[in-house]
Amino acid sequence: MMCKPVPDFGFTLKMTDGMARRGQVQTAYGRVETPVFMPVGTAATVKGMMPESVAATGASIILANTYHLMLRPGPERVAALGGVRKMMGWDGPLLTDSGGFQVMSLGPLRQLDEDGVTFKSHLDGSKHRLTPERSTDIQHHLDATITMAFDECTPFPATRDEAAQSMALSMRWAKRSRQAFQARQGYGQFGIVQGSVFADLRAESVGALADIGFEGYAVGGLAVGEGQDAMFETLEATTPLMQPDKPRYLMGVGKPADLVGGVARGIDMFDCVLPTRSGRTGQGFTRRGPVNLKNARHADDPRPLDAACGCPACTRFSRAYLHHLFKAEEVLSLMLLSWHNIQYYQDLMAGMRTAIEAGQFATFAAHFHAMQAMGDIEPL
RNA sequence: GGGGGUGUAGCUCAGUUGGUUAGAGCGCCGGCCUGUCACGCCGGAGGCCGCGGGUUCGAGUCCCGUCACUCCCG
Repeated sequence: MMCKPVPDFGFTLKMTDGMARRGQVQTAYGRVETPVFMPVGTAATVKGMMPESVAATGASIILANTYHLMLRPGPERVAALGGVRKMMGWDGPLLTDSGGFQVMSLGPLRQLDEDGVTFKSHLDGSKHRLTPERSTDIQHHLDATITMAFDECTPFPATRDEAAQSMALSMRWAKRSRQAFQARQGYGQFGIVQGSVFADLRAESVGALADIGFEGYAVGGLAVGEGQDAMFETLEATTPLMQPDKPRYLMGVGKPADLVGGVARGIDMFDCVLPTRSGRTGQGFTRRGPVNLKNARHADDPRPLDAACGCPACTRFSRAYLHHLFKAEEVLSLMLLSWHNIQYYQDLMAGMRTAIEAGQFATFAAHFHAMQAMGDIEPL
């Protein structure tokens, strides 16, 4: 019996509309139409959702996290279970973060040196070590379709000097990550551009990564407190320097308006915890902007959360019911709103892909902003 | 009918030997959440301390009366 040929990892840029790009990533486990939003499943689960529900929203690729899965259940155990994808029942491609974000977010719980980072587990205080080599090896164990280079997500604010040193360290780590990467058909590894909000540092970082050579490139260290204006400015100084024939991934971003602005500035891939986290804490994203379902004004509202949405929360249930579920802290509340938020994000990305194909991205963006500015519809 | 207990925020309750603008938990109202330390975080409103009188410089705290609820005995 012949083995089915595994496609090479690749990226095809289909067309552009201004800076906005319409492309496709090819992987061992299917194609990803870009621009794309990747739901986050840190602990090998998109919290509150069955994998088939995630797929039903149109999501084609999801994330998991090296640091979290290293602590629990452990990379060797995941590998024995066939990798994250098989373990969690996700058929599509999987991208794993390298633990670089935790280098920043776990602040006092970690110690950084040239070789790597020692973490004190947030679960039980036990010590764990991550280096570029170890992170890359763990991601191999996790069977990540896209492996991320191990980096330091530079905290904000940072002086130019701090940002330069942090970026330089991430570039040295990027080289080691690449050397540790075991190439496989249909699998890829992305390098991560750092440099905080300093255009020249970003440019230097882009160059350093291109010299190493990856299947794709991420922009890291943004949406960490610098604000949307600074983030967009930094993107404008960065993406034009990046290789056009490779996918560009803006890490950890963002709000709906950040996604539209990111695509407008040449980004192909996004991930963010916002739709699922907010889904668990009562905030729903809609075509008319965000809505807090815990607010009393929804208590008697028979209308759907977003009449234009096709998700179960919107097609089967009222705002009043969703409000009740949140007030009663029922598990279904976070399941339904997480589903809705992921659905909304996927619809937004699909809308942008169609608009780029039609050469109508600017019109789409203007319409998006006009709708968001209208605000939520008040009850009659 | 007699005796005991309890009345403080919407609810359940703390309130030292009488001493500044009376507290907590829950609930209520609102805000936040950007490569997930996250069913989380932050903030706000809300009290003739059952009622009436007395003692005192000063009473949620002490005294008298009264009402309500509650338990026990007839």
